[in-house]
Amino acid sequence: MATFPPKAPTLAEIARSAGVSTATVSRVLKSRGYVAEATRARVAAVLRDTRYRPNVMASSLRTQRSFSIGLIVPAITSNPFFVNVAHAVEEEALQHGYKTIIFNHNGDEALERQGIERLLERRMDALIVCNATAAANVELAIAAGIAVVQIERETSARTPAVIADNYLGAREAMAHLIGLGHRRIAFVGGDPAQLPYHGPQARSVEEQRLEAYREALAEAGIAVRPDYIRLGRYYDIPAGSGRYGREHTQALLGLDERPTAVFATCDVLAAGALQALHVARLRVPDDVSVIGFDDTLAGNLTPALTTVAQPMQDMGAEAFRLAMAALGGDAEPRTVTMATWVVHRGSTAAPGATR
Amino acid sequence: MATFPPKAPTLAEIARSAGVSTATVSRVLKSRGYVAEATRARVAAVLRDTRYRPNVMASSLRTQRSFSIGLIVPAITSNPFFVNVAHAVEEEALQHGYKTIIFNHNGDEALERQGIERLLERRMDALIVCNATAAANVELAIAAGIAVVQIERETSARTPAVIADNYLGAREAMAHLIGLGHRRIAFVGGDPAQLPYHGPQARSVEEQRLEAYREALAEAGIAVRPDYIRLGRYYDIPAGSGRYGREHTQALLGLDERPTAVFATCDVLAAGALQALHVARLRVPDDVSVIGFDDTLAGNLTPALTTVAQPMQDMGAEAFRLAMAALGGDAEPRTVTMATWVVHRGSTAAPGATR
DNA sequence: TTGTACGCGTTATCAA
DNA sequence: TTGATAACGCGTACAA
Repeated sequence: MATFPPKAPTLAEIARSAGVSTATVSRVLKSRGYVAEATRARVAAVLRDTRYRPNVMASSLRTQRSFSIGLIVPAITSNPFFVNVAHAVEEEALQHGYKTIIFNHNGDEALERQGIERLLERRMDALIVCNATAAANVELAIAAGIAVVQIERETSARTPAVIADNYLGAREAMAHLIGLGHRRIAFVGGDPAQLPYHGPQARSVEEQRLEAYREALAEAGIAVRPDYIRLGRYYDIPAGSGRYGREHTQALLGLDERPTAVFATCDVLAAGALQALHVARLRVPDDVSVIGFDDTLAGNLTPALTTVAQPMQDMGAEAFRLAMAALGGDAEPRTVTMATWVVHRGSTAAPGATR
Repeated sequence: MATFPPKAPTLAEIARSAGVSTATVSRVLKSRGYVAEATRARVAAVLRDTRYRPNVMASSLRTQRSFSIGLIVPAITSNPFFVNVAHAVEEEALQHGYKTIIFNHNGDEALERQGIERLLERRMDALIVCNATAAANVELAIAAGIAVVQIERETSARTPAVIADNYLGAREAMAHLIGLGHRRIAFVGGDPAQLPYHGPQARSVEEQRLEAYREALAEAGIAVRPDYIRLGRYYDIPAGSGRYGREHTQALLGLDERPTAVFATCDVLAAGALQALHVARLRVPDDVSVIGFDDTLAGNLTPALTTVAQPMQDMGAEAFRLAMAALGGDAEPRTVTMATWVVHRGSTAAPGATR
């Protein structure tokens, strides 16, 4: 019959079959401290053919280090941005011997709190919070004595953070459109009122992007038209669809003087915009130009979307590095702002252009 | 000054401040066993205002249960399918007090092996493997005495599995197209030769879909044209883009008698197909119909894509349930096959239709 | 109803 | 160069 509980061998068992003490086994495992070549070989052999696998929990208990890092994100299914950030954190962490444990908060403050509690119970060495819903939650983790880093949105002033340069990114998008000759440019983006902000920066992500839009128009001598500004949420957390982008764009197309370009501050919104334009039988970019933000879905859309890229890879990796630094005692909560850039694909052109 | 190492309080410390033994604290924590109301209240108070958080690792070490489940997937960034499955597993697990720990294998057998090892070291109670690259890896986990469940692809015969009905799903897609009147239908899908299979089923996922395509044509009395069959990979793991769908479709459009419909067996491929058609200035569905598979990107594409939906939510949840059953001693490796269905959106129509 | 004491699998200190 | 041995934080027989 099969060997029933194929229980994983323990250090002590290894020690016994190798005829040494657990201390010695531990030493060869960690290749640390003195150990005679003869014994090391003997132990190594037993380790190998017994398929020994250290029990990380026991080790963590003893060393008070879990080599795990918690990552809290909104629903990972709602926006590919979060998946990319998560993957980046994961990769960087792995390279440093860390495992990333992900928790979704679905945009719900209570759920976020619970997620942080669970992660704290598992004694994460550090915590990375992407899009924190409440400063209190972030500070809950700080109070527990853990290193915390924020990504994308600075909700609490008390941790290091890595964010993209939202103002400049939006300015670049506008410069691109205006440079192409557009003057009737609509803005489809997040609503500062619906995404309340009480953080350390003067303005929220949404306010920064909107401000960039306004200032870019002003500098170009173009009047801001309130009916060209459509604000709301980025996506439907349960549905995860581009619904809002569609609706806003439909509304814009109903205007008697419709815009020649749409600046959507999220690729998910832009995807909906492209759909609405298609349904209205307008061609992109011939009839209307569209530019997005994030560079997530962009490459998969039709037409391929010109968009403002955020360095998601670097942001995730940098967040991990900041967390490690904080763990190492670097206490200053510096904010790293990362550059964005426009990726030119096929969705923008001069107004009225007919290829 | 701040209290420096805000070390988390331990059970023993709680016991001391409450003037009871650790056993009693543990009892109120678990609300199990006898404990006088007076003492329970006293202990509860200390627990509360000391912000006690149990150390899950210590607890797991003692109980030999980690209440963690490992999930291995290909690169989570390469196909939204994996994200949805992961999210589903996570949700179901959470509802049962389990935490899901995700590992990406990037389609690499060695990496997958490492991921399994890491998860084993962390003493997962069970393991769910999505798209396992090698039976040997799956069996490595089985040998370690852990419950294992496979999703989407049955690579080893030795575990329970949950898969979508790929043959029927593909038949439904074809029935839809043929019912619309199409006879020149192209197939863009995974190449059985490039995605080798040595599992328990008679045919791999790719072979099943391809067989369904062939048989549907045969039953409709339509000759199979080899030049209408384009096989390859689904996506570029590093790039994650719809590159292959574009290339295959471009090739199809170069044919002197081009197809009137394209069946792409993955939404990521379909996204590329839509792009290629747009570049060729063909309208979908007026000039060419496109149907996808998965229902991931579908709702965000232009035009919104008709596709064969896989029940990703249910698949993830069911995989978790099977894992729990296996943990509970249910040893039979049954395979659960789940139904697919066509979601009608705007990308298919009768050939030559002009709205 | 409550407390004592041991062990889960490691690591690390201290002698030998 | 090696081995006892004591933690790490918790759960649980068993005794009181």
